[in-house]
Amino acid sequence: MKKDRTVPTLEDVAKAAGVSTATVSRCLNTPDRVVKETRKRVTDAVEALGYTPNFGARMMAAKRTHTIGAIIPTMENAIFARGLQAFQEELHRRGYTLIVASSAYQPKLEKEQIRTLVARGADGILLIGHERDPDIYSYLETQNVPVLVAWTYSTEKPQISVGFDNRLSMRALAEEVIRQGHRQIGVISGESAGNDRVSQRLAGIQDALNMNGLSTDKLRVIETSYGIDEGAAAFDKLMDADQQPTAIICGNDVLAVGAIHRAQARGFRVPEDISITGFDDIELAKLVRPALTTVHVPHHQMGLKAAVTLADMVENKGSQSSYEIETSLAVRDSLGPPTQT
Amino acid sequence: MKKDRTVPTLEDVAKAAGVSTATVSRCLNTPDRVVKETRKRVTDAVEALGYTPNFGARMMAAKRTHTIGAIIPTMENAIFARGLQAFQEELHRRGYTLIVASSAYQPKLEKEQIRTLVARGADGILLIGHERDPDIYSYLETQNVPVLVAWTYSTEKPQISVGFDNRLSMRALAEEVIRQGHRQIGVISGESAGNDRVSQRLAGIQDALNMNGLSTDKLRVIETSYGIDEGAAAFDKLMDADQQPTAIICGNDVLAVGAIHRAQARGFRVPEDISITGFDDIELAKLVRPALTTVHVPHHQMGLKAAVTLADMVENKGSQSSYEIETSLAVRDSLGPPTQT
DNA sequence: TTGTAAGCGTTATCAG
DNA sequence: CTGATAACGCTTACAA
Repeated sequence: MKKDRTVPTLEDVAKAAGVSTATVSRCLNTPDRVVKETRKRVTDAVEALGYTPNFGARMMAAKRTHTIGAIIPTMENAIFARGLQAFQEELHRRGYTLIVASSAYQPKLEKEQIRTLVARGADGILLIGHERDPDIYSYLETQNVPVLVAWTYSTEKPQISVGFDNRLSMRALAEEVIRQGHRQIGVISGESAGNDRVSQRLAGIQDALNMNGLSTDKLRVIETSYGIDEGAAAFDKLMDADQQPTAIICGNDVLAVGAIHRAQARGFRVPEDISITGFDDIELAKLVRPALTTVHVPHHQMGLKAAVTLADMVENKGSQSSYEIETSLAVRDSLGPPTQT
Repeated sequence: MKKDRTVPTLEDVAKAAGVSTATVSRCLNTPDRVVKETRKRVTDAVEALGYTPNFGARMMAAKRTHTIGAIIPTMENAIFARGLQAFQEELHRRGYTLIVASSAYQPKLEKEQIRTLVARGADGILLIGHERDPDIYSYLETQNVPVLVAWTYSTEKPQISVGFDNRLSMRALAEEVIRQGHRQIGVISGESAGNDRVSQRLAGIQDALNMNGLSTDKLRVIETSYGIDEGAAAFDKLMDADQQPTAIICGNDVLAVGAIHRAQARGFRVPEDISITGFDDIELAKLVRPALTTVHVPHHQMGLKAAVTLADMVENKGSQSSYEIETSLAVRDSLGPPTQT
């Protein structure tokens, strides 16, 4: 038989301290408005009973939760972990609690998660990338909860964003690949449908080709889902075609690592036989052999800035504006000039 | 000027549909108890108004939130990500929402996070490892929220656990190291203070030594915080001592990868000059060169089982019991016999 | 099958 | 500085 011990309430504390519930509430929220003596009585009672305020009740009465929600595509890898950590640290510093949910790259699930977080009273929401069902944005608007979009930057979208220009960043990398002499280029990309970051990176590669007077017809693009093994499988597809590329540009580091791994397993030397590049500069990029040439994204800075911006939005401190994070090329060993055949 | 648009409530929906609030509530919670016709009117109204139930109100009225909280030491790496993903998927299947918080390996922060999650109405809590301030457990008990401990297994603790025997698992690995002929063994460990998983792994190494009639005096242990760079630094300390080890057992894969990296940078061949082993078998372990010999932990299975167990605990389905996950040795290339000097 | 109404635990507005 | 008391939005007996 389980005793259904009941959790102490404000009223219990009030009774124990011999004051009204209002006074207890004040002690907890605006201690300066209560005389020191009573305050002690109350805090003692709180301690003795092990009282914790009921969040639901608080939420109803106060309309603020000091909670920020973030929905990320996946927790399974480091891409979002770094930035999110910084995001959460800064939020914590400002008195907010971060609640994280993952959408597993499924728009439908994301929508569901957003509703969940809003229902839970998130004061603000962090989303990755702009592209999603417009209903979501109008829903958020009617619910009056501010959204910040991160991991991408755009001044053309109505939402405020803190992130980097995926297109330009990838263009810079692709230009370097071309500069080194590659003309047959393969691409291993994430799935572009419903993912603006992916499609922008793709567009960046085409920009680089166009700017160098190269036809984009030569470009072979494999879209695949996220993962080491997927990168490996895509590598096979690319190399087993009639026209083998001399360089493979990957949409992110994880795909690139998968490709490198498979390349070496099949006896290709990287970069002598085939150059491979990544995007994101996760920790893994430096560890892999050869070290990965990739686009460095300052995740920590992005997370920090996102936290500051979103907190300000929640607190209504004037109107915030989008902020661009600068990426840079991390030139390492996995990219080299093509060898003559 | 911001229009303070107000969020629709149950009552608004009821009015719009021409029914009572009770009926709307029923439509949402027990649809079968409402006639099809009315149900349609209601759902239409819900749709039209973009209504979302207020979680706080729901929480107060129903005393159940269908929320499970999990507090993990860090989101920054794959160790917990895999298991957590499985945990969340299974939970979702059963109608629960997972809320994740990270403690950054700080007991104080963990305590805070636990209180936060409980206050938010978590129906159950997942914690990593047993060891923590006993106050926490008594708090959880008075609050009547069930706890499940994961990533470790013990029948001696009062809490129910789903995980593996860290001590035996590490012992098995250490025995293999000894079997291959190593007598000078170094250890790079996480910080054991307040972390039972770490200290159990350490104990496992000593067990192996003892069982083979080897003195534990020879064992040099470096404790360090979590990270690639920390693993590298610890490697230096170990190798710069007077007695160089021929094998280094690391408390986890991340430290091991850091050590391997540094070893190679300093010109050591792995495993010819120095053997290095890990623990966890994260994805990285297979990718690193040489591939890491490590303890394989079936994270997915653990997460799944943890979800099932905790959900049952919450739902009071009889008394659950602890469950042991079996680990196995992943013998790869980073461990080899010592070469004669 | 549906409606009425009594809580649920806080905060906030008024008086005192 | 402190005490009543009215919200807050929902669920759930209980009635009809």
